[in-house]
Amino acid sequence: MGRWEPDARGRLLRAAIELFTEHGYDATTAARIAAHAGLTKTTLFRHFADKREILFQGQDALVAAVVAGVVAAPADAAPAELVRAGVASLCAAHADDLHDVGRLLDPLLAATPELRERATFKRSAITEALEGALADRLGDPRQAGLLADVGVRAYYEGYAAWMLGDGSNALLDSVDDELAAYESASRRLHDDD
Amino acid sequence: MGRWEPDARGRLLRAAIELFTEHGYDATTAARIAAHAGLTKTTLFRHFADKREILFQGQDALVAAVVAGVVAAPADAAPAELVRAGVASLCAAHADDLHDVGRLLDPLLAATPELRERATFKRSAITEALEGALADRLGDPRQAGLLADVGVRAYYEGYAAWMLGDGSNALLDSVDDELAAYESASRRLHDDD
DNA sequence: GTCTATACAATGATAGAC
DNA sequence: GTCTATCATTGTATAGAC
Repeated sequence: MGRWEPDARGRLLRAAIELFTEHGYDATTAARIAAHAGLTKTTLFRHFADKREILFQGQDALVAAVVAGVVAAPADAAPAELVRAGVASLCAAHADDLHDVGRLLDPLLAATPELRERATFKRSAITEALEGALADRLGDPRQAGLLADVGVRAYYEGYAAWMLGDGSNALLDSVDDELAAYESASRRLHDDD
Repeated sequence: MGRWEPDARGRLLRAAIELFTEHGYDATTAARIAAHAGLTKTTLFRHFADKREILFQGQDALVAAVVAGVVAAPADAAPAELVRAGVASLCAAHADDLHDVGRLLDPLLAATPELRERATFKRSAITEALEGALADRLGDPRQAGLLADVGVRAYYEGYAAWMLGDGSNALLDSVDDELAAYESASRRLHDDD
C-alpha cells in the first residue's frame, strides 16, 4: 500500500472522538486532530469537507443501502415489508465496531448543537432516500412519506436501544421490536376513532 | 424609536436574500451583506449567531407556537385534533409577508446544501417540540412521534403549496388539505392489510 | 441598548513540491 | 497521498461611541 500509514480516515475518526471527548468540540482545532492522527490540517481537509464530517463518515453509504434494500424486496411485498427490507439493509450496512463508536458519539452530540445539526441532516437524507424508494414501489407519495418516517424512527430508536446493550443482541432485532411497536401504536390510533 | 434606522434584522434579511440570489451564498461575504444593509460585520454577528441564521430568523418562535397550540387544545380533543391544533398555531404564527420571502428562499435552499442543513435542523426542532407536547397529552411517546411526523409533513407541504398560489388562499387551508390527505393515506395503508 | 473599530483565532481553500 | 505556505472568510472578544 506504499509510503504512508494506512486508514487515515479511521485514525482521524479515533483522534477526533478522543479529543472532542476530552476537551470538547469547540476547543479542539482541526490542526490538533490532524496532528494527533499523525497528519496535517491540509490532509484532514482533503479527506473530509469539514470538521464535523469526520464523525459522520460512512453515513452516505446508508443512503444507498436503504434504497438497495427496498429495490431488492420481492415484487409482491406489502408496504410494511418494503419498509422492513429497507431498514434491514440499513442494519446490514453497519460495521459492528459502530457499537463502540456510537456509545462515544452520543455524549458528543448531546453537548454540541453543531454536531446534532449534521446528524439531523444525515437522518433526513436517509428518510428522503427511503421515501423516494417507497414512492417508486407504492405509487403513493404520501403513503411513502408516512412509512419512511416510521421506518427511520424505528431504525434510530432501535439503534439507540441496541447501543445500550452489551453487543450480544443483533441490531436488526432491536429495530424489529421498534417496527412492531410503531405498527401497534399506529393501529391503536385508528381503532380509537 | 431613536437614533438608528429601525429593523436591523429585517434589513439584513432582505440584503442577504438579494445578494445570495444574485451572487450565490458562498460568494456573498458577511461583510458585504452588512454593508448592503447599512451596517458593519460586527453588528451583523451581534444579531445573528452565524451567516445562515439571517435567513431563518423567527423560526424559533415556531417551536413555541406549536407547543402552545397543543397545550391550548380542549381537554377532550382526539389525537388528530391535537395535531391540528398544533399546526394551526404554527400557521397563525406566520407573518403574511412570508409568502414573498418563501418564494425567494426556495431556490436558495435548492442551490445551497449548507442552507438546507439549517432548514432541516429547524424542521427537526419543530417536530421534536410537537412530539413532546403530544406525548404529554397522549401519554404514548410512539403515537406522539408518528403524529408529530404527520403534522409537520402536512405543515411543510401545505406551506409549499400555499407559496405556489397567489396569496388569496389561507395557509391553514392548504395545511388542512394535507392533513386530510395524510389521514386518508394512513387509513388506506391499514385497510389494505 | 444599539452600533462601530480593531484585533484575533480558527476554518477551509488553493498552489506547488515530494 | 502528503506536506508547506499562504490566503480569504467566518465568527469572537474587547473596547468604546452615541
